[in-house]
Amino acid sequence: MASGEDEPRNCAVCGDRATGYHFHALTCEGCKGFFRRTVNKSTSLICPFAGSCKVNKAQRRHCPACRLQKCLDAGMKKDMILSAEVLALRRARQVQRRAQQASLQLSKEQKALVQILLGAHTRHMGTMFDQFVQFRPPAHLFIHHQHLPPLVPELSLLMHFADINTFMIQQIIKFTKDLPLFRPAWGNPEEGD
Amino acid sequence: MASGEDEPRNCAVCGDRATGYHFHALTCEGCKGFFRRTVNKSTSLICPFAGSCKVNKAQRRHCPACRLQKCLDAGMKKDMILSAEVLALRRARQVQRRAQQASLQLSKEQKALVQILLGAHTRHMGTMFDQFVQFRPPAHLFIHHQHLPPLVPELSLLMHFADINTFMIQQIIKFTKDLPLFRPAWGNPEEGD
DNA sequence: TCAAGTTCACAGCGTTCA
DNA sequence: TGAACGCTGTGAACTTGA
Repeated sequence: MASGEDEPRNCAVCGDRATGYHFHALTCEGCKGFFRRTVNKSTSLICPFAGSCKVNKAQRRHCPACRLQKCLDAGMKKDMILSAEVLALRRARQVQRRAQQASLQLSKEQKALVQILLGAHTRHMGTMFDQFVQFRPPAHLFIHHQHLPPLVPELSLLMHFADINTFMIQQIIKFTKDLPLFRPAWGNPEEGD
Repeated sequence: MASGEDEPRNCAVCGDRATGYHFHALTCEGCKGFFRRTVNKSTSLICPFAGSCKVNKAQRRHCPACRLQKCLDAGMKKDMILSAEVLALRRARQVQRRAQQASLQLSKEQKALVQILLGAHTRHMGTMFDQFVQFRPPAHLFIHHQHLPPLVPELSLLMHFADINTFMIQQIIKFTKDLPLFRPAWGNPEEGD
């Protein structure tokens, strides 16, 4: 621009020095934090005065209700505040990043965990598909489906799938029970199986 | 100004050491407490003397009337004293927080985990059963099974169950991938999906 | 780099009790 | 009465993810 000066950029809410766009409006750090905090608390604010308090740098703390209203008037958008779920996910990932940085190599405990998973898999998952032939009606009847037995009712197919599903779920449960991670610390310790 | 020293900050009412702004004026702890108590009692005070008593640290207790007057002259504002209504609300919240903490203490981490699970569920599990009708053959054909179309081959049933199983497994995988616990820190970082 | 969230010391209310 | 304390809101400085 023609002016030699940097653009001053004042907060659209209180006129303090703005630090950028926050929730879709040019604001200062104070109004940015105020907006997030106040919206997240979601308690309705009521102005104790006429509802038209001055909101400037010196007086912005005096009436939160009018400050919030001016935030909204300035165009700040509530739905640009990240939801609790997104933040929870981000924090969970952070924890994992930290853990990953802490140990780049497979530790002794981690190798042990791999052994546990491997063992559980071979015990319950590895042979799973081999046992499908045991269910009613035998699966091999349908492998050579060119000469289907004409009297097998549709229900027996249902039975077969029910058996397969039941068995798979059982195996998955057995597999899972072999993993110590699935007996979490915050679980109900009184409950048995 | 005498720039060498830290600002001493004297009470605007009695000259004692000020501890900050209280009710919109720079005062000591004594005048702060006096102002709140006196205004809350709301009994009109009358100076037994000429109404122009000295108010300093040594003599401030002698004439409450003149002390209160000097408080007001110093700019202390009555309406910055929190109303009984507001205090009742605050105390109620305190009691509630205490009770909540004492009884069932869902920690911040646990609430975050609930958010993650809830989000993953609504994204991948919530609508799962609604989509079964999209698979071949349409499920509604079998809901009114009293007049089955005679030409539907048994294989279409197989197709239908295969579709359902495929879809369910896919959804379960998607659901699981949304849980950061299933992207463990010791995982291979080079591997993509 | 920008714009989200996070951190943390501080300000200013009320409360307590010697 | 007032020094010490607890609680909540504030905002400058910072970290982080796209």
